[in-house]
Amino acid sequence: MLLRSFLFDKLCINYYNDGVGDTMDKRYINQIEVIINLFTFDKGKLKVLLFRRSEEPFKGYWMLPSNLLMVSETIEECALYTIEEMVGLNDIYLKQCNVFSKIDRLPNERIIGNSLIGLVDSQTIYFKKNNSLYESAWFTYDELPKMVYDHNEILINAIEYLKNELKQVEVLKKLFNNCFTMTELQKVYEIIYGKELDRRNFRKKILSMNIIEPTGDKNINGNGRPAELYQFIEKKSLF
Amino acid sequence: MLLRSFLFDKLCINYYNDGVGDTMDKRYINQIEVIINLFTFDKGKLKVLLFRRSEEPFKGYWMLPSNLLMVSETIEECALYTIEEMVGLNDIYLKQCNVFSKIDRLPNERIIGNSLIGLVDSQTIYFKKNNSLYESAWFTYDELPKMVYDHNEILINAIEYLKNELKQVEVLKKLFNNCFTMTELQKVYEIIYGKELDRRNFRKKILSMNIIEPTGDKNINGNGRPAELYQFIEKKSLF
DNA sequence: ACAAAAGTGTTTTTTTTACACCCATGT
DNA sequence: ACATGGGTGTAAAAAAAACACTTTTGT
Repeated sequence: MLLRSFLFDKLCINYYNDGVGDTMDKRYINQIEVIINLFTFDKGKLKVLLFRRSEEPFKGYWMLPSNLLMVSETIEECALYTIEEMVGLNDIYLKQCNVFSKIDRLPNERIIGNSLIGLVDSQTIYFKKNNSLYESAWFTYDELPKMVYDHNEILINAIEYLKNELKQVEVLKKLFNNCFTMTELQKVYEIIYGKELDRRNFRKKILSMNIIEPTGDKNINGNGRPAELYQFIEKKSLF
Repeated sequence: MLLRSFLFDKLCINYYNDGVGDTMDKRYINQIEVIINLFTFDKGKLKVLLFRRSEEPFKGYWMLPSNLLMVSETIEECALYTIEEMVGLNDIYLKQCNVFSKIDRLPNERIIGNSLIGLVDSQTIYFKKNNSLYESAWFTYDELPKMVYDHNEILINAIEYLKNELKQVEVLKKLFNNCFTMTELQKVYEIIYGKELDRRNFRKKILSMNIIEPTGDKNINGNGRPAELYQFIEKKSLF
């Protein structure tokens, strides 16, 4: 039996060759699709950014922003570049999510899908106006359209992953770079935990955690009594 | 500016060609190293399986079991195959962990590192006796040796990831396919939460969760009074 | 005045923590 | 008999859950 393992020597073959890719064995080369699940939280809903294809194949289907990885860049670099190009946003928070390597996930080609979570404050969002190649829209996380090949699966997986990630305050913050009302924050927790929370108990708990502070301003846009606006507390000095 | 995004058409180029890889652009081909962090829990310690290289490059360094991904297999298949070949174990629990794509993570070649967590019951472990190509050993998770290129980083990342995963009972079970004592289980939780737990409180809590049951047998190997042996409760019928 | 959403405190229940002595086995 | 690790219960403290009326704004 030919041992495929201990192929470390193969991995390091160019250690001696001092050349890149010359000895690359065709059985071992792959293409990688970097896929970004870009989420925001807006008007009480978790939303994800999708683009619509205007041509075959998959004409009319929606898709997550994605790109083929180049050998000259890291996955994170590729994702940041893609978001900048497609959405006009830079410096997005990114986190590796999952890898999809089923042989037939695309019709006629083997491409590995590498999915990442991206988070952006809803107040930061704007679109490049002059990029009309594709139609784009933010979809509520529980009302998703038909998407190309396995992008539905990838997105559903990312949503579950995200719900867990958001339990970490440092991740949650990325959705709220600007100020927010207590109710908005509560809605995120209701999504994460999948149940309604009591307003009084939530307020008590979140304030006792000492992670947010009132800004002194009020939300003037909503109906009813204006809500106080809060912000996450910056980590202060070392002392 | 040439748009790299919206390269979906490139992804699907073979949709029309009905041929695989013919049109593959060299800038977009990558090699993938599938890396398995195989953990077990033995004698009160979390342990990971490493192999030692006997030749240059990195002679004498230790490494995680790994393999180059072939275009004809999924990452999970590659990992399972590798574990079977190197360790003689099949049907290991596997979970995607993280992706390492720094350009220079290997000396002279760009290879993407795809790390997975594998879990195995300590009573299930045995080694292929006739595989003497490489020396192997189980290392305690907090006493790791010097490893090849970025395997140290990958393993440390996997350990942190694992600690979180083990908070899910369904994952924890994979470390305990056979029976175990209350103290053994407690030790795992002490590692996960990074602190000592009170024996009485732990027992009370874990029993109230209704996830384990006594087997009726006792552990006859230890010192002192023999401990009762427990097992995870199988999910019963639908009713 | 009324609709809409925000703000507020107390009591009960549940969960968590703290803590010390006896038990079964091997040597 | 003694060393070793296993097994057990109760009380105090902390955290979570349940619950309803008043306030501020716009219309």
